[in-house]
Amino acid sequence: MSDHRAIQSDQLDAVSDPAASKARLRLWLKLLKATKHVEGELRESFRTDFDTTLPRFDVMAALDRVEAGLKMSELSSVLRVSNGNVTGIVDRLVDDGVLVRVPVDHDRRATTVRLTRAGKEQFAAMAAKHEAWIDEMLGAVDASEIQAMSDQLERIASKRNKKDT
Amino acid sequence: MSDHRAIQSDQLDAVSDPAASKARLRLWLKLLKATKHVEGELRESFRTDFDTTLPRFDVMAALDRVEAGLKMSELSSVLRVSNGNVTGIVDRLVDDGVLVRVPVDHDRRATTVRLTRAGKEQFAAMAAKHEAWIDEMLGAVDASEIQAMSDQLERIASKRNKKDT
DNA sequence: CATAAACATTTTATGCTTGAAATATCTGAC
DNA sequence: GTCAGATATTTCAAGCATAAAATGTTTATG
Repeated sequence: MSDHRAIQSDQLDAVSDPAASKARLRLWLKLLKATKHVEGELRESFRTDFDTTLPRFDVMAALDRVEAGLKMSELSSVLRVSNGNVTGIVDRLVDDGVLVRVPVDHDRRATTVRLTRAGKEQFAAMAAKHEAWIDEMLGAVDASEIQAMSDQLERIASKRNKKDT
Repeated sequence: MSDHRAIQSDQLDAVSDPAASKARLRLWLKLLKATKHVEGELRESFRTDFDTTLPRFDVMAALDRVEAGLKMSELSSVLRVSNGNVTGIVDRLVDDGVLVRVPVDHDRRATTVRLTRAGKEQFAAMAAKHEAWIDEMLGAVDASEIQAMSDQLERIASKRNKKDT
């Protein structure tokens, strides 16, 4: 492998192997492009077919998995978005009658959020379509390739900073 | 292979092979997670190191490649974001002195946008860091895997709707 | 030349996103 | 019991994103 030779600069913006680095940069741009492409198609489909958005769908998907509902903070940690962001999305979903806020016993700070019956029904319809849309857009990737790609993506997502190691 | 039996519903949300479809759905979630992870790290790094954002960097990167600058509409088409969006980002970059708007001769509708000298310098510093950040975050993917992954991502991004075919 | 259509850009309304500050409540140390 | 710190949520300010409407300019057609 590498011989650890002659890397003595402050490393602030140095890169181990320039060619590999450029290749990774191109890979990142493609990763971003593919993701944005799929996201854009989903956005449009959700809008035209259900008059809703991806973030709203994400919230509903998270809640559909847990009958008892989730606290606002749990929701924001599951979805990995900020607390304040969840507040706004949930507000609108409650207005639309697909979610309810339920006070938590013995802790007046917290609220649980749950899907209503109407919310569950709406979600089921959207989830089926969502899966079909994805299936079509990722149709170019066949079963044999999925595993390898999944592993690589997982490594990217789980990589933590050198600082934290 | 499939025997084409009994698929007689309207196909509105049917899926060819349920198992493959679920696998693709999981792959999509991982793709999204990896992309969001990298984007989030970049966002934070850009903010703390340069007090700027990814969209601003993207605009500067597009302009750095073209000495003569780009028209607003070219910029929005290169970056694949809406016209109105570009207006706001460019406004702020002009306020900060990294971009200038230059009227186009013989067409008073259009404006060209260019990096200033200060903008070019700032961009060079940011681009070096950016590459190093990506190199570190995608370090888990090695050269031998990059090609295959790139190809798959390209297929995903280029896939057009059946409608358009 | 008039004027309709096309084009380039900006404006507007709405929603998502973040980080940070504010508000309210709970818990534990004393 | 009091009160400092932790916890849960909301509010706020700023920026990014879209689609659609508005504004101004150019071009082509009669």
